Amino acid sequence: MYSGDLNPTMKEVASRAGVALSSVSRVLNSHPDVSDRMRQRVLNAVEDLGYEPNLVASSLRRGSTNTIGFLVSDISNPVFADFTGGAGDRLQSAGYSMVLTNAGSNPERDEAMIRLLRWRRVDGLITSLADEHRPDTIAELKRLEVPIVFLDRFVDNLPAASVISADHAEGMRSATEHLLDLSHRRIALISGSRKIRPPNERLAGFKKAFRRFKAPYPRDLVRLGSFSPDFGERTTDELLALDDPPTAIISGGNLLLTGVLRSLRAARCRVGRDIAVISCDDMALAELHTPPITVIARDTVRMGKLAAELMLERLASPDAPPRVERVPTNLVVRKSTFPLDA
Amino acid sequence: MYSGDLNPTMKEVASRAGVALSSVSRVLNSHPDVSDRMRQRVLNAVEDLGYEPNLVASSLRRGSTNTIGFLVSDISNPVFADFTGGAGDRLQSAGYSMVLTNAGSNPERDEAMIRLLRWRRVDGLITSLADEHRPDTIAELKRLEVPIVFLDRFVDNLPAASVISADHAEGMRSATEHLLDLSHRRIALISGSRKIRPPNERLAGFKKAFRRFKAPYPRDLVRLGSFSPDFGERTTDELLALDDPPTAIISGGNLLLTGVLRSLRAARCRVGRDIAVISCDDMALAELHTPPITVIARDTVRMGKLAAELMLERLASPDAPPRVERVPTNLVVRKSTFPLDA
DNA sequence: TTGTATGCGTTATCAA
DNA sequence: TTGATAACGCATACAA
Repeated sequence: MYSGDLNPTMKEVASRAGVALSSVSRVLNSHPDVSDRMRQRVLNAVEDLGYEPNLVASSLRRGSTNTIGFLVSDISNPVFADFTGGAGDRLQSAGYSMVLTNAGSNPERDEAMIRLLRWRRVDGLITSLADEHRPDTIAELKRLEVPIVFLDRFVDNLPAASVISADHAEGMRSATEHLLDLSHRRIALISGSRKIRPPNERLAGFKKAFRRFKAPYPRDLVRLGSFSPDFGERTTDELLALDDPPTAIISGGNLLLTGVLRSLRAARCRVGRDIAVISCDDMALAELHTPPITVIARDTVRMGKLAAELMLERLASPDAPPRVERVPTNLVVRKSTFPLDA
Repeated sequence: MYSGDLNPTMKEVASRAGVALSSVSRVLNSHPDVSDRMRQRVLNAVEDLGYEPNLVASSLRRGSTNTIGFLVSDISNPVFADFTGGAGDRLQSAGYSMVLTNAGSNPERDEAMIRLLRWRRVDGLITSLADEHRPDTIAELKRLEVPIVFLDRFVDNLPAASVISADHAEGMRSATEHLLDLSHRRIALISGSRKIRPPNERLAGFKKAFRRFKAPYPRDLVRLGSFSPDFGERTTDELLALDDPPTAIISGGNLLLTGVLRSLRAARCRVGRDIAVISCDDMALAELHTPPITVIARDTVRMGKLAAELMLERLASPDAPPRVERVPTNLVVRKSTFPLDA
């Protein structure tokens, strides 16, 4: 193998093979009209020189980068990690690379990251925004001329985007009714910020369950604020200190559960005996807790894969209408929920 | 604001401002030699046209992409998610984007992904390979002409790379000695594949502890194979079925713990009473388990940040020698470890 | 089927 | 301080 120049270009391949630059390009892009002899000469030269394509140049010329921007608010959250993994694998198998950016729950970074991804000329954007309603963020999204897929997020006035989300309302409704069935009435709901749709949908499902049971909706026990463990802990502390404390707590977010459990433990409040607990997303923590914790489960890796799927679909046929898909949730009943004796 | 052509280029900015293309470039790159008047004219035109830079073209011309490849084996593993988050944030703040690729514990994909990242002309590579020893992978790495930082991985014959890793041997030594102190002797060690260094280092620390205690090293209780929960579960099943089963199990990997606990639960073997358990990495599962589980902790987010730091360092001064850094571990003693009464 | 020539949008060199 | 112009490496329209 020849080893003079590192990083040879197509030009050098062409001259070594004694053919035109364009012929090299045709061979490498498996253009139909190339003779076998030409193909061989070129491939030999490629081999000899150790030629490697420059995808940056190729991107500039073609006008597409084969790159998808992925914007999440916190990759350390297992749910987002699953989204990322599921989507990344699917995209990779379709020949796309993923540019990952982390907004860190900071709505202003959403905006900056979208702009950066646009400047990088990504072919598409998959995102779980930190804030669905921020006008500046939405303006940035609108400037994007490539397909957008929202992952568990909804932005009005962006009808061109596809959406993949879990059926949070239905999941929360069934979880709440499970507790109501068990005679619980003082049920608390802790969930994330109202800036994004999932907590709002969870609240809607929560309310719906009370309506269906014709039971009074415990407005004083609903706390929407943040998905962080700290918020879960602080809020649970507060709830336990109430004159008429809850007999059940629903943690509307997987990280929240950590905080809820910390608080309950500190208060020596026994899960499944003194208080019922339900959480969202089936983590090892829920399964292996003593007692095991009832959860509203969903297939997060599959959601990531589907997001990629919707993206590939739009990339393949830009004129087809965007799709809005729901992934089901299912209630996994465990020992943390128990009948309240009247 | 003018709104004819979308995606105007510098050329159009130049003609609207009535200046040369090169002047536009100088203004946008804040070259020192530009008059205020020129700057204003150009910036006005930029504003009017809604000009946005094309980072692909810029990359081609400059010969650098301001992009770092990040290759991990499983983003769904919280440890890798933390690495990714820590590194991503630091890189972002330095103006670099991250191209994330997932090898999915498949050594052959390591190779393909490295090649792809090279073709994409990343300015550097941070990686936790699935297999440190695979010759084809190492060959691909050697073709890389940009800085490499290994995250908890070691590849011999690649002296140009920086390394950031946790002190697994020391962590495991202290964990093992903790158990030996408590009179345990039949201590099992379950950890990942020998294809990567951490399990090997953990084993070394494990052995060292026995040597220091002049206690017989229980070779039959050591099982290195994979980091998956399944492996943890299967292996624990086997260990419990032994004629002379372990009185303590060390799970050398955070995902393994899930499997270990599943097995113990199925066998009705009580953690902290019938068997002592130690795990690696301080997850919510360990903290909130009943009883809470003793762990070998390390700051994984910080490791990611440091990896980015070492990368930026090499990018800034390519001729400086690579750095090899260790992050300490510390043993967090909880109720899952107890004295064995003789 | 192959070759020639042009341009993708920048940055950098050189003169002016 | 500014302008003209030549690359960067590739893909493609067009001619042969």
